[in-house]
Formats: sequence, structure tokens, C-alpha cells
Amino acid sequence: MLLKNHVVEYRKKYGLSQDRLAEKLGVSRQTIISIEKGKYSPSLPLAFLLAKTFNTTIEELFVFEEEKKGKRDAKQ
Amino acid sequence: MLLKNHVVEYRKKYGLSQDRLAEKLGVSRQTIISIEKGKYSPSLPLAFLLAKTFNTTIEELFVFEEEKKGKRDAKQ
DNA sequence: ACTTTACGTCAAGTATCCTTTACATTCAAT
DNA sequence: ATTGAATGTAAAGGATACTTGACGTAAAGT
Repeated sequence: MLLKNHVVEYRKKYGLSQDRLAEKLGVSRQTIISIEKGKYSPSLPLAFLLAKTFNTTIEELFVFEEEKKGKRDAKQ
Repeated sequence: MLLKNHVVEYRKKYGLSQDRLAEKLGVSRQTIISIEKGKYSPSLPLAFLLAKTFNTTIEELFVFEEEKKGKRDAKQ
């Protein structure tokens, strides 16, 4: 199960640096970097904050990719 | 920042025991109990799984309550 | 009475998220 | 060439999520 996200795009859309975004969210810059780079997925509270900051939803911001190896039929 | 959820209601709506739900999600029963009891919020991946299991969204399943007491950080 | 099912607690350990510090690179200004 | 802003890496430690196992309670059905 992979978890991609559109944080970079949204951050740039809002003209924020990683530093500024981190500050706004009350987390460290490293956290932003790690999430953008896909090193780990954020906690649910942080995911909520991110979505809120970008006026979108968690589902829109984070893309949940079911990784089923062997399965080829894409449903949805 | 509080994070309530409707896991109990949805679980019962789907006629699942905590044990069965845990099994379905691939987590321990303790994890379900802790989430339902509000001891902590789930990880984002688990939140996604829960929402998916109940055919709903994270935003619907988890209620994000902005806590407005004693703001320390002047952000922006 | 006994068993089963479901829900709950507690505690100790592992895994993952997040912070902090320090340092490196790139690019756009001087 | 140097400065500053923005992005990146790495590593150690702290905080939170999750597991495992042991145990308690209560209800429902033999």
C-alpha cells in the first residue's frame, strides 16, 4: 500500500516555502521534506492540517494506492 | 486539537465485532479499541483503510475539532 | 455451572512519526 | 566571489502509534 501526495504542488500553488509551511502547521521543516519526499506518511492530525491549509480534502491531497501485485484489473 | 470519530457506529452498522474489524484491517484488536476509545488517532494509512472499509471518507469518519483555547503560536 | 463471544484494562516492547542539529547544494541576487 | 533563500541529507533522540500477552467483566446459550 503506497501513499503518494500532492503536497509539493499545493504548497507551490500557495506560494509557500517548506520552511513557511512548516511554521504555519507547527511542525519542523524536516517533517515537510519527509512527507513531500514520501519518506513516511503524516499522522492523521497533520494530514487534516495540511488539507485544511490547502482548502482541500485528505482524499484529494493524499493518494492511496492499493498495491496488489498480480492484480491487473483497475477498478476505479 | 481534538479528533473524535464515528468508528463504533460504522462498525456496528456493518455488524462487525472489534475482533473481526481488526482482522479485516490487519491490525490488532487493541488498536481498534484504542481508536474507538479515543486513546490516539490512527495513522493516515489506517484511517484510509477504515474509511474504505466503511465506504465513507476520512472527513466523515473522523471529526476534526479545532481547539480554540489559549493560542500560543501567532501564525500569520 | 460452564463455555463462548464481545468488550475492556494494563503493561512492556517494537515501529513509525517527528524534532533537532549540523552540514551540503543550487540558484538568484548582489 | 559572496550572501541569502530554498531545498536536501544524515543521525540521534523523543513522542506517538501499534503489537502482544495476560487478565477481568458481562451477557447469551447450552
